[in-house]
Amino acid sequence: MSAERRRELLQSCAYFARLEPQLLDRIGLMLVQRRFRAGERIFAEGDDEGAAALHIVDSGVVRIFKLSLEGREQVLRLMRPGDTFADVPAFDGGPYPANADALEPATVYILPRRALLALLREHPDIAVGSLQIMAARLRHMTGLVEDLSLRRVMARVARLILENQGNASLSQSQMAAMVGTAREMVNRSLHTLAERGAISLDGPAIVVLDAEALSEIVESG
Amino acid sequence: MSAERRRELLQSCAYFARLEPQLLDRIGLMLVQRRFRAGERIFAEGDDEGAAALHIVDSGVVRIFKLSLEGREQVLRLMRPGDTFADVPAFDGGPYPANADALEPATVYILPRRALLALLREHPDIAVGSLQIMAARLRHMTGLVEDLSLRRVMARVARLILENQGNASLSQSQMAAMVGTAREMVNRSLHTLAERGAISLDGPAIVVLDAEALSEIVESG
DNA sequence: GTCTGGCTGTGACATTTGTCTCATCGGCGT
DNA sequence: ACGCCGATGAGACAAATGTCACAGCCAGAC
Repeated sequence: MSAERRRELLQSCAYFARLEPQLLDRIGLMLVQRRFRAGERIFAEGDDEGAAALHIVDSGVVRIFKLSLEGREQVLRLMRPGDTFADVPAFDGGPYPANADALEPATVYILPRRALLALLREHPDIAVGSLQIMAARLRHMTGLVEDLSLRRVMARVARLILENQGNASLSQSQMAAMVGTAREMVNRSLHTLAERGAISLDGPAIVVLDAEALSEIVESG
Repeated sequence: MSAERRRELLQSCAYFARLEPQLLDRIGLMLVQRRFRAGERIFAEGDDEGAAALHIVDSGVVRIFKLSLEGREQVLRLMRPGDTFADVPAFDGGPYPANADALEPATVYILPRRALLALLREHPDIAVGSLQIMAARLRHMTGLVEDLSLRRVMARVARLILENQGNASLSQSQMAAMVGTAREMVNRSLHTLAERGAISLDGPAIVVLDAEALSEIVESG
């Protein structure tokens, strides 16, 4: 991969967006490329103690999720090009807190933990920016907790539809893993949302007809 | 409050534990004290855009929680002396992501956002340490999501009991708000845990008889 | 003392959600 | 063509959870 491409990738990523090109090129040299097929596991919860590194998505979609003993999945978030993941183990050196796999074929670049820590010490701006990224991530997680604890399935599905507008469509199974329920519940919820005129269904395709109505359903718990 | 006391408080707090006493005294001068009665609201979700500040608990117990329209509560975490809260709005300048109130009478010290940001830029060590704190907080939130999504109420209650050992006992209503359920469910769960010999109940007091058994119940979902 | 408010303890019941099963459709490879 | 696989659609049922109602108990207020 060319130096220019690496620089572009780093610039598209919130951690490094504001650095001088020279520095970006230096960081680019430390990146390691990894490719994954659709469905392939990137890492598992508990893996790689102390060997964690910052992961940057270059192409494809990556999924972070928790697994229960019975095999149920809870997706924590989806990442698209420019997004980073495994920040937490990269910063604290602990084990991976969750699993990651590729939802679509993906290429990922990895910045070793040591390189990251050195950058943080040399460039306080990066550290302050990183804190803002971590803050955003915490906001996202509190939203997820709010969803799971205080909203019913249909409201969560409505919220997911609103947030996912413009992105590639998800299968009902994938939606179920994201809102923490079973596929059948997603199916039923979609159909009652359609009955109420908020969306229109054509097989896997979801068209938002009335975003207002969807928001109301989200708020109504 | 004396300068010594302020220094002690800062030293008990993970952000500042490793700084030289001189610097601690300087930071101490920027702290503002606030006192709260039991049950008093400290801030509400959405409050104080841009005016957020880092809060440090000096005494008492503070509760961070989400509210639904119907009045249901979900506690995100409890803070005791030395813990900090409102880190997220302090770092990103956004609105408070949740509500805070005092579970017991509490005194809290506040470090204004500007002072915090200046410290981060002057002392990269503080920034790196802050990132580790934020990472720990994210781990805690993913644990909460895992609980809510993948475990049943009794398993969550068992986990809460294990984690809360050694701390002051909580009322069943408070436990319910922490595990995201109704008080009656907590009551029933406690009694079946007692039937199985894992704990012993004497009114509000919970005694752990068999921590192993509790762990198994947590794992069993 | 009495009264009040918060806590625990319980039972019946409604609602929500999860599970199981099956039918159908369409794409894809052979 | 054929079979296979994954997706959606849907009904019946079971399990988990939430809600309501009420009782008893105890500490603090008056």
